[in-house]
Amino acid sequence: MSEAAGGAGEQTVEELVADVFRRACASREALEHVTGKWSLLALSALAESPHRFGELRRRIEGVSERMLAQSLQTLERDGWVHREVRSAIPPHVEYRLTEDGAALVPHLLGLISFVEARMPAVQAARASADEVRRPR
Amino acid sequence: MSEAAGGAGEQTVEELVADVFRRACASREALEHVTGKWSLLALSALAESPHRFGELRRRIEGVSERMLAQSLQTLERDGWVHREVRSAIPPHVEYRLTEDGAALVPHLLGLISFVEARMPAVQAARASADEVRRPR
DNA sequence: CGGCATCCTTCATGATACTG
DNA sequence: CAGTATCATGAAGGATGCCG
Repeated sequence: MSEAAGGAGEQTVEELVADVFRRACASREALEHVTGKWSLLALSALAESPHRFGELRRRIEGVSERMLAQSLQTLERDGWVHREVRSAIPPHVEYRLTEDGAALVPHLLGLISFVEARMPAVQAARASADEVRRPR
Repeated sequence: MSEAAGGAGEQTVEELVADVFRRACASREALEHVTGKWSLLALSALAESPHRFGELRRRIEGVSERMLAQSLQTLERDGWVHREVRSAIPPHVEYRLTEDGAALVPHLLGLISFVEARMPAVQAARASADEVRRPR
């Protein structure tokens, strides 16, 4: 990511297609796809093992059928997830990470673990921020 | 994160407040805050150096004044970003990462770098997926 | 079972205007 | 400059029904 990530100052061809700070950059869209509310959780669930649609739906509390299907389609289209239909009636569809997906997921899991570990600090920060705004 | 990340099977007290798969878990909300479209970019920009409001606005192409202000408020409330007012007229406000924020950002930068690096693969995946769906 | 199509509600976001 | 307030709208999301 040009400066922010690499620190390298030189302008490369890469930057034209891979600078998230740029409005119309494809990488920004791709990033949003994987960090989406439900996509993030779906990828995390698939990190454990392949899952069927219904399994994912039950695993990810609060996701609707519609949003899960939509998220999985986007992830499949971007090449992070593979969708495999095993039979037609009744349908048996299994989702699994692609190689790219398997390489991506550790980054997401690391982020999730970090945030979960810092939750006490986050809640403390919120409490003190709210206290200032609403001084009883 | 209970199973998905740690792999540990034991149920700890942590899980009650830190399982992103659970609907009402605070960690899911906190995660959404840092992975939000504009929050992610704001944190990345602040990883380089402290920025003023207007600087951030120009740096993050396409963000509206309203969304940036809102994102920064959320990040400040969760304790990732510190907001410092230096003068009143004209206003001079500087945003910088807190210690927690500085610890968080490498995870985000790693994710961004990874996605940017894989853009060719992503675009190839999209092209082939679209080809199948629309066979001319 | 695993979707897709449809309808409808809620929310997030952007544009604009105003203030300290 | 750095916001806040208001309004309008398009997108996100949920509920339902149908089909392979």
